[in-house]
Amino acid sequence: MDRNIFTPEASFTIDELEARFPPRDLPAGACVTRFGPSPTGSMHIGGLYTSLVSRRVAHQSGGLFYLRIEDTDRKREVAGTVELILASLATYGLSPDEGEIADGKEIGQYGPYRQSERKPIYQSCVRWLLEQGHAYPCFASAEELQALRDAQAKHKVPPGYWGTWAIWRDKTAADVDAALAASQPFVIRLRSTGGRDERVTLPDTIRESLEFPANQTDVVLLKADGMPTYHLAHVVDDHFMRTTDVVRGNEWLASYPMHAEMFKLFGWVPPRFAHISPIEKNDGSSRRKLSKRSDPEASVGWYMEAGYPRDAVIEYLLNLIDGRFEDWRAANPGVSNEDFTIELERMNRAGALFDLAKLDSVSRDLVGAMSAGAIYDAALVWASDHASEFATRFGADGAYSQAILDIERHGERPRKDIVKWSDLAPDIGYFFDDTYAGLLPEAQTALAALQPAPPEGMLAAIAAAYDPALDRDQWLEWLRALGLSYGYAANVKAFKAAPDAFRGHFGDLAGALRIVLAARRNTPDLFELMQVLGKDRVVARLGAAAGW
RNA sequence: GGCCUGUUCGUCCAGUGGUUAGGACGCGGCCCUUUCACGGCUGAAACACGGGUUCGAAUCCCGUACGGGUCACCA
Repeated sequence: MDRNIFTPEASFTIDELEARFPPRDLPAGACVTRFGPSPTGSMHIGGLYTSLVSRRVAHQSGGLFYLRIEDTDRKREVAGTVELILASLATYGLSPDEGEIADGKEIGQYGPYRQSERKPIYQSCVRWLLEQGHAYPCFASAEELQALRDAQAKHKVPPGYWGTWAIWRDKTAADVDAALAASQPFVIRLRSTGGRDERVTLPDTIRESLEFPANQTDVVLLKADGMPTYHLAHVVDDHFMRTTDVVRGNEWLASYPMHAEMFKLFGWVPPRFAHISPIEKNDGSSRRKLSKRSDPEASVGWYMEAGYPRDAVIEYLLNLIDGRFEDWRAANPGVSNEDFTIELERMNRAGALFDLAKLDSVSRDLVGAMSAGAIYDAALVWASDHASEFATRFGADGAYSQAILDIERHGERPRKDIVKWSDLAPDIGYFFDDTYAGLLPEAQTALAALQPAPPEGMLAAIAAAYDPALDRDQWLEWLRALGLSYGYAANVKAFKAAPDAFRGHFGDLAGALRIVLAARRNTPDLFELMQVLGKDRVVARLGAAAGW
């Protein structure tokens, strides 16, 4: 059987492997956790969520977090995914301490960290199981397995390769040799020891303890191509990589008894398990897992492209992990979210529904607390990757861009209008002359439709008299007086008291100026806006508009 | 279908036998105001259902309903 499934290198004894991957030298209580994505095309937000939990649990205990690429299914593998995963983790500050870090480069003594390169390790372990009688070869074809399931359905018996249904479980050596001689493809299966009505109680960090029927399935350990299944790879890797805490989605709950059985047969102490609930979304009247297929926001790339600040995504996720994070954040403004302690025991058992509005709110608050310089730096990094045209404009004059961002940002109650970096281009584009030029048609239409229309000569008069040296109060006084001379009441109250006596009120005048200067009605503070635009732009734009 | 698991405002959480069931996001109103955003005040909004146990149940027990997961040579 060795000839067509085992590689010649698969000759380690268990003791040799134990010596090669010794227990880690870490302080007592330190947790070793991992993220084990399979490289099938994209990075799911759930992977980021799991990584965040795992990494924090490890770091806050003085342990480490490693990355293991679970690429045992060559059919599903999509080139470039590992790079994408690495970039996603790096973007959100979740880079692993150990494992693959960049184009094939690894750090750590417990590798290789790609399962496809660990074949000899898995196979050596399977050899041992074979020797112990805990595993056996199975030559059943896909058709035979299907026939098996059909028969089981007919007999109303649980489907699967178990008990007396496990046709190769008790074949004689002669039968095996004959199949081998005929070069039939085969797999290696676990010889399950679970009893018919046996039940097992297994610990779980989040749910305390769980009771299941014992595993009875002779699950496939080694596939016909010699690669391990997830089940075998998980048990072998988490043992030899010395994982202390497996944090994984609760879709693994059902196979937990099987994994527990394998740890037992190997004679290994299993790690602690924390099965976390997936992030879901509403779908009509029911809820379901976020799916990469139909939900763009399921993909980490979506957040990267939109330019959500790193900590916005992280803090939103921390909120899902533990609702008390929000209170902690309110009580500890400005403190790094790394100082917030995660407790697996407190994690919610039910799946959380993804809420973009909440993410936006978290992000808005976070950006609101950032300095103009910090926003500039982060946004420029984002723009150079995702919006090159904007990056050119935005980066051309850093001082000007930062002055734009600083409008209404330096006081007690900073402006909160930026959610994500991709908001920037449409929101502040008008500060840049070339973008402003493109907006002119809209501005002209808006001004023409404006009620009350600005009177003849007023814009030119404002342009002629604008003095950027005035402070805010002086500027207001000046503009109010000028407006009054053109029939604009100084405030709404005066206007409402005698609506027929005025053309409009000061707000109407400010609205007209906004349209002309910014090509839109909604802008930050007009005084600061004009300050930042500078006298030349203000005069030029007002002057041009006088002739529209 | 079997097995596992879950169910407090629309959403995320708090609540571990006695609370007017609390907060946050979102939504509505009012105020502030040169628009927008901010900020302040305020409103609507929940214990899935049915039985127990108990002086008393969102909280403990049992059922029911409805979700989710899983039953692959995918992870």
